[in-house]
Amino acid sequence: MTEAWIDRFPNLAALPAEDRRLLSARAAEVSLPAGTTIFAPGVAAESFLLVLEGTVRVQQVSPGGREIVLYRVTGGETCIMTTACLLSDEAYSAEGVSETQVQAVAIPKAAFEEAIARSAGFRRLVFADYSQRISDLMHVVEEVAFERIDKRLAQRLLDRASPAGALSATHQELAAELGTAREVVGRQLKELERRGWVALARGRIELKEPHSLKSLAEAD
Amino acid sequence: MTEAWIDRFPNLAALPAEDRRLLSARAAEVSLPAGTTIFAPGVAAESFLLVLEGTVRVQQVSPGGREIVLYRVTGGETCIMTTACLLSDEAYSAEGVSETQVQAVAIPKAAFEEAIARSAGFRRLVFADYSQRISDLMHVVEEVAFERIDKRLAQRLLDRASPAGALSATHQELAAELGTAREVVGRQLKELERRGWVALARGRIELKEPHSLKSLAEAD
DNA sequence: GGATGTCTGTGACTTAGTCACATTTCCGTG
DNA sequence: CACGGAAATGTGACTAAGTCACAGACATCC
Repeated sequence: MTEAWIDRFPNLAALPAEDRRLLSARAAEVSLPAGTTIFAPGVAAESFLLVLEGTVRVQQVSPGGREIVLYRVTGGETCIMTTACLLSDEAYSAEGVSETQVQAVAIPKAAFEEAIARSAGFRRLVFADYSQRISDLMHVVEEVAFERIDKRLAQRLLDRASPAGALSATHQELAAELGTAREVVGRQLKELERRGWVALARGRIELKEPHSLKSLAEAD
Repeated sequence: MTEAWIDRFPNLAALPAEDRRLLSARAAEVSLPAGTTIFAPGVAAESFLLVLEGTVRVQQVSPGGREIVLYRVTGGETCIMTTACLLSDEAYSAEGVSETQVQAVAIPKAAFEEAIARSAGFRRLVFADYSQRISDLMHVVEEVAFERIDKRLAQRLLDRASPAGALSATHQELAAELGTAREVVGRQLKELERRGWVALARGRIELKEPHSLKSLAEAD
């Protein structure tokens, strides 16, 4: 394949030509439809994955069927769950699902290890991603342990809304984002609607007063 | 300093003599008293830290003053928070405190990066630790989001009890472990005492029926 | 237009967290 | 030994969040 994708990543674009060749020579570009399960508990990954386009949602599923979104991997980021599976034999209880069509670059384990060994820039890329994910996970812990559900919901609504100020999501989906129950999301949304801050329709939410939501989301 | 500490870590003991010399030549053994704050938000680390003896508690503190323990670093493990600070410039909101006297090896940033570049064994050590911590953090998320507080408390009591089946801890300390409030811990402990599963004294808890606690901790 | 599946609404209830104090226990000092 | 203060624990009343068991409401596909 070509080296074109390398230029999309600042850390990689700066690599010496030799390292860039090493990577591109053995990488395979893959395309996944939306809704594909990319990894799941019990299924070991066999390639390092670099997302070019689209987003992958990484979430945890409880025995009781509840879910919580841990973080999302978007263009230019790597999937550390697969990385971690490659580097240690740690088995994770999270699963990764493509939310959109995803274009990604898969690098086989051997080439990945060689790149790690030889390229400082590649190491930076991988380590930066690990750090980012640890930061993401700590943020989730902080939210779940310490923040009120109305505040968290307001934050998600703002995060996930289109520029026009609306989003398509069911209460169930929002509950899975936050790691709570559908009924709780329903009641919180209704309270927001009562205040005139949102307008609700089946599978759709319009933000009427984003600045009010923002101040709720940023309250102490 | 000598290379003696290297033998304590399987991944390092297996290194070629050359790599071992690289590490030991530039490492400094440090000793920290119990209760030392090793890192905290806003304080950047300047050395890679490898714990030889003792434990470091890594916890998150909420604006409202509540705390939750994320994980502990014990002998043979590295402190990825300092690692992450060295490798990317991510600032974390967690803090690390020595729970006991801690013997550790500090490796300056430059030597650390050289070791990462040159030694596959050292890379394995560092990556394995990252993976372990991500696994720890995901476990915390799972517990906080999905598990009942009585179950989590029972688990902690078992984890932290001495072989003789007792532990020294205040309700406040246990609450900080779990990320909940002192009163909640007090009430839960009293319920356990009512059932005859524990005996309570000021700053001390004896486990009277560890198998009952265990079945509570392992309940669905 | 009815059947079907998804989505949403609701009330009653349990569990967890908050707040504002009251008590108890420990321990050093006069 | 009595006293005083700090730390630890106890308590009740309240609010927030999650659970359970349903009942409707809406979409769409024959």
